Amino acid sequence: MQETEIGEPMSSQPSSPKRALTRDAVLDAAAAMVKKDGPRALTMRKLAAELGTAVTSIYWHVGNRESLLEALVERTVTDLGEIRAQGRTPASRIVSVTRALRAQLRGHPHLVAMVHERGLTERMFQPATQALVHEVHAAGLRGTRAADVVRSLLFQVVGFVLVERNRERAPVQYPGDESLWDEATAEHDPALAKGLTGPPDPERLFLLSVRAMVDGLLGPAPR
Amino acid sequence: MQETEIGEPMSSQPSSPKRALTRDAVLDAAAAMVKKDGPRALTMRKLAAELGTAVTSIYWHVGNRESLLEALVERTVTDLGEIRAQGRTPASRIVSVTRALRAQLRGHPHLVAMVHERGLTERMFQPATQALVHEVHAAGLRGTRAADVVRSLLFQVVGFVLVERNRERAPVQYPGDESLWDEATAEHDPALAKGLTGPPDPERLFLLSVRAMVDGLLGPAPR
DNA sequence: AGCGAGTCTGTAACACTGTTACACCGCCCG
DNA sequence: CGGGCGGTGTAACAGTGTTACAGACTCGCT
Repeated sequence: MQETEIGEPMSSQPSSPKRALTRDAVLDAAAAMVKKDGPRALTMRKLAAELGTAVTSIYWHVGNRESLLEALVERTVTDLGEIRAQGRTPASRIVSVTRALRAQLRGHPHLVAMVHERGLTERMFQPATQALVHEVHAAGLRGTRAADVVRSLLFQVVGFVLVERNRERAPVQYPGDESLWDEATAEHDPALAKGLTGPPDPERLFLLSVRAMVDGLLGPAPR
Repeated sequence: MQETEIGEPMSSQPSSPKRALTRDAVLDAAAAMVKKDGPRALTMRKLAAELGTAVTSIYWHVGNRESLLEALVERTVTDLGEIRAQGRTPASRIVSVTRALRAQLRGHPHLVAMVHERGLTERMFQPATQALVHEVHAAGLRGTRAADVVRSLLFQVVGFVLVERNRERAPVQYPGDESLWDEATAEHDPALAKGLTGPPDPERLFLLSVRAMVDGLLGPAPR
């Protein structure tokens, strides 16, 4: 792989047939493909075809497929930027951080799965963790107790988004939702059966569970 | 694919060279391979070699790879069995259900990822959902409120296990944990820095967050 | 006994994947 | 002018899922 950026060799045309290939151009094209059809659809040959070049050029610029995906993840993660808390009470500020984090993740749908598969979770959530640490401190918690709270919240948000994405990707559940909740299994609570049938409202569910968890975590002393 | 079970053709030897191949034998071998090296290591050719047969026989018995994995998931899910709650207070009984669910999932490490990738989450958690519905009812909640609570808890457990598995699979985080939390980023709280460095104790963290969430969910009225 | 049908297996191929050995081309520098 | 370096292209290798097709084997019927 080359280390430094290269200058354009000869032609002065900005984007025409014989524009020199750069690492960034490869990453851009790869990012576009991943954004459109997911990481699985990114094959080295298709990428080369998209760029109008040969496979080996791709390899020269990015090493191999794994490095390419890694670079992609890295780039998106650093582009995410930091997270600012909003609200007045510590609890509401914490909730706002989790909402911002979830929004960031949902803004890059494929990223979540990619980061998940590569085990880069910690790295990715550093900014959010930072913000959470600050707010938890502001709420008066210190030391291991504070660390536990932060970690619980991070697990909660990440897990929620993972499950949420899963549901979106698999539109038809098997067997169908409706067959699962009849009179008996719902214990004669039709409203509950209705509530458990069909897709949940993720926004509402997320707020509900995060608020519950924050209340539970900030409230009483640990048992 | 054949529909009915077949009898043994001729030989009376139980497991020797020319034992007829059955769908169950294929599933067993596949399950063993997945259990040992994960779903990715299951290739049709390796599976055929393991069984001492040809690839096409596998295809005849199970259709294709996707169906094979699906059948595997299906079989393990139905084998999981139901979940019984333990404890006296509704809160502790709910917590016990979530713990049992997590234990089930952790008992079949690869299953979680497979179910996740196939979007069979709902199907898989039917027994746990059932138990949770019962306990939430016992706690005095009904209708949509109860449904929300159940769903929040399921999301929580599944998400937690997903994140937890992720951490286990990727032993070396990048960059290393220790470099992330110095004096400044930890806001001069060394105990917190220590708490956030290195792998968490999942058992403790799980209990903590589930209890917090249960407390928050069962406690005050929804806002 | 013959024969056909259904069940199952093996050979060989197709299209596709990531990856690489190797030849080549064009530019810049000495 | 010549050599090296940066970058590209051709063609191959090994491995993947999948399937068309030709058989083998067993059973049941005539």
